[in-house]
Amino acid sequence: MQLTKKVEQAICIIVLLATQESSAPLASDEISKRLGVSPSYMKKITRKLVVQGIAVSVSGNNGGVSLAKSVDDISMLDIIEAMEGPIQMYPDTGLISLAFHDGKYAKRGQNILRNVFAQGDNLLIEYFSKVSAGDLLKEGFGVENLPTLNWNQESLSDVLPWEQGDDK
Amino acid sequence: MQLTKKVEQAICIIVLLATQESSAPLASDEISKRLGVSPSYMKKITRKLVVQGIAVSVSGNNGGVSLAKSVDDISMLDIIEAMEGPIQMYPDTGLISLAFHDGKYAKRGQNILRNVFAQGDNLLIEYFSKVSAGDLLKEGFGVENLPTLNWNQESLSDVLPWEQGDDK
DNA sequence: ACTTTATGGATATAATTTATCCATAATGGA
DNA sequence: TCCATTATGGATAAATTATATCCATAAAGT
Repeated sequence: MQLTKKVEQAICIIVLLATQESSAPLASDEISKRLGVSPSYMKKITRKLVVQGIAVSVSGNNGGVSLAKSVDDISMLDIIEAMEGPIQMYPDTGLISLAFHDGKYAKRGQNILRNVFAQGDNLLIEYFSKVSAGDLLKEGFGVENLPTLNWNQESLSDVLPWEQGDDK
Repeated sequence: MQLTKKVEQAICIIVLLATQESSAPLASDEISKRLGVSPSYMKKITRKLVVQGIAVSVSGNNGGVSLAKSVDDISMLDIIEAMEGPIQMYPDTGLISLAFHDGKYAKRGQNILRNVFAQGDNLLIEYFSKVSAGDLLKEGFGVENLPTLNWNQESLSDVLPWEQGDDK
């Protein structure tokens, strides 16, 4: 019942893209350095964001990835589903049919369980669809208008001098 | 974001124990046959139920496993947590600290995310804690008082002749 | 004592996640 | 047009986790 690491990686990518100067796409190779994975792997991840419709990409010189829409229109659900596909908790390997020889009660039981877990899915879907990346970012930065910079060249503390990290 | 197969296996075990004649513990070896896994593996699973307080076990001749309490007091949450431990969706590998060099905003972001996912956890915890095995079983069998039999020897259709499986 | 059953440690197997490499396509600039 | 840069997609490797088994031992009843 754990989300994969990909979700955490995707969240970091969203933060980078959300604070990226709107004009310039961010090269996935830059993101890969920052998250400590190979460029090729990072491209797999960003690709998922593109397929989901969260990001857009352009090839070539000065190409890269940028957000396809406002952070206010990107939900946690979008991000999770981009990485993991639809939320479905129940494994449903058909064990009940095996154990109870596919009788009447086996089928009823299976349906009941599917329903119980689908309701669990729906709780998460409803909740995460209402949590927007925009809200979290604004909360995190403590401002209404997110700072922007060019992550292809700079780092956050260039723009936010009160940042207390080891960023240079 | 999927529950493991163990949860499905545990559910089947609960069904067996819930319909087991109260006097006789059910041998885990019998359960293992029914669920198509090795006796030793099944003992690992039943052990988790015992540790969680859902079941009790006795060694020796005519020993086995039985429910520690009424099915009405066993929740889906109990079963899930018996198999998987506490519900915690967020992987939290510390990637944000790595990506943003552990600055002020990294820490804030991490806390915000932990909180967001913890709320998701809580939705599931609340929901599944209110779904009782008893309710599901009664719904499944369509009766208020569950049929009982000795799974050490018999099968369900001995007791429920309208069962439509290939059980003998 | 003997049989039956659970417990616990070590280990094997399978599946999934995480990640990389490489060949190719797209894009823009010199 | 050629070159450098960047994304795409297929194949595959490495790491982790889930699933499962074996075996030695302990507990309990007959």
